[in-house]
Amino acid sequence: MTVRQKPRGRFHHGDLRRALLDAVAEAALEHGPEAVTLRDCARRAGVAHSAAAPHFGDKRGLLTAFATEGFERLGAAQEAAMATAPRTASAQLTASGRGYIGFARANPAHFRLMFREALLDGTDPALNAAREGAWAPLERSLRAGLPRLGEPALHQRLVLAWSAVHGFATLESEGAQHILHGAESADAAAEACIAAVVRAALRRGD
Amino acid sequence: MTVRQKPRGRFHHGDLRRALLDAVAEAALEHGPEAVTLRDCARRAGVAHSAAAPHFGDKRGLLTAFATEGFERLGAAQEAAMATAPRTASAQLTASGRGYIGFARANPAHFRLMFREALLDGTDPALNAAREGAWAPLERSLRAGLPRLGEPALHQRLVLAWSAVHGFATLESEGAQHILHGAESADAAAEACIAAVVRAALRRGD
DNA sequence: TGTACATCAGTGAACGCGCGTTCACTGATGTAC
DNA sequence: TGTACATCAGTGAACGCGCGTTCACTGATGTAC
Repeated sequence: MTVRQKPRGRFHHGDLRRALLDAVAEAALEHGPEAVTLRDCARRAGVAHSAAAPHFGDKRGLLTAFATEGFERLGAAQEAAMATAPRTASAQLTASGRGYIGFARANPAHFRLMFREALLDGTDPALNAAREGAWAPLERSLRAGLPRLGEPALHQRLVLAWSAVHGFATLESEGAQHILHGAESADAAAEACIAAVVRAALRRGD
Repeated sequence: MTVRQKPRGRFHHGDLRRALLDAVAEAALEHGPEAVTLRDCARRAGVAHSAAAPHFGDKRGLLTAFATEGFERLGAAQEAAMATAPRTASAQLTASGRGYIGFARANPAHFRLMFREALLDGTDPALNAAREGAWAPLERSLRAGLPRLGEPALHQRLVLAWSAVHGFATLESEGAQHILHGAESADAAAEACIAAVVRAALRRGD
């Protein structure tokens, strides 16, 4: 049997797909997600501007692939944080929140672009699967912590937790840091917010 | 003394400034905030594409004026809801949240564009004043409800409430409605989220 | 009341630009025999 | 091992388009006398 593996040598470029996705991140960070252009990304990847088409189809395809990767990483960030946290409900939920906000901070370009529906192909199955996957950890940790809560009430807790964590991450990422953080550090603000959310989401009753 | 009033007759257009701002809302709603173009707005207002310059300077000026109006209305929506609510702390805070989410629902184009920093002139004094004004009602109602809470703790409550309400409004506005609402109606989901936030934000202790 | 003038909102042609997409091509890599 | 061929990633020129901005202008409105 022949040894089959992806061409790894200096084929032509090596891994243009990867380079283009990285270029999207760079461009989105510098000029905002909506100002990303195919030609600029190709320029950053050091490649002719027509070279992206075979990999991604068109511009929307490139951005959709980029967002898909973002949702996958968002899910993975939460999973990773939860894996190293104690198995208690509040520790798990806290870890999930930290993973979410941590991802948004570490990957601002991804985070912003992921929620620009107008730029993406909403019918892309990979995108939708990744999106569902990104929201699963929060739900799973909440569900585990509230095994006796009825479905509607549980859903309400989920909406609360998700709204607060996503809202914090969004406000921080869209230029409202100064107000959000006030006198305290960014980390302290995030920790306080997460703690309050966890307490509210896991509280008994209802 | 001469009766001085704004020219109200069929001057040339009547109120082109107003018409252009309305056109921005229309265009942003149809194609997303980033796809708004000066030429398209002029087209919608039934005017030459160069007619916007004298009123707004350039494209950024038009969008900044639009966002400014949005923040003013966001503040007003909260004030209006609070004015007709009972004077208790929780009723006031609830009203503020309803006003915020209600504004986002009723004015999706405004709401989205207001948080696209890249499209706006962040140094515009009117924009910044309106923005501050939009966030004041929430803070005021929270502060009134927790007169004895220390400043840092109060700030944390504010961040929590603001994050959750803004997060809900954002997720709803950016295409995650189906997940956010689950089995219940949009109104029920919003009410449940607001109720949980109010409870968490006003809780005793700490 | 009538006339001459100033104002100024809106016009429309022109500009240069960067965009996304298409397509015939090149030339390096890998394969068959 | 050597040669002929197939594959296919990336090239570069060309396309048509809509964009934001500038600017000399028009012509209706309002004002001075």
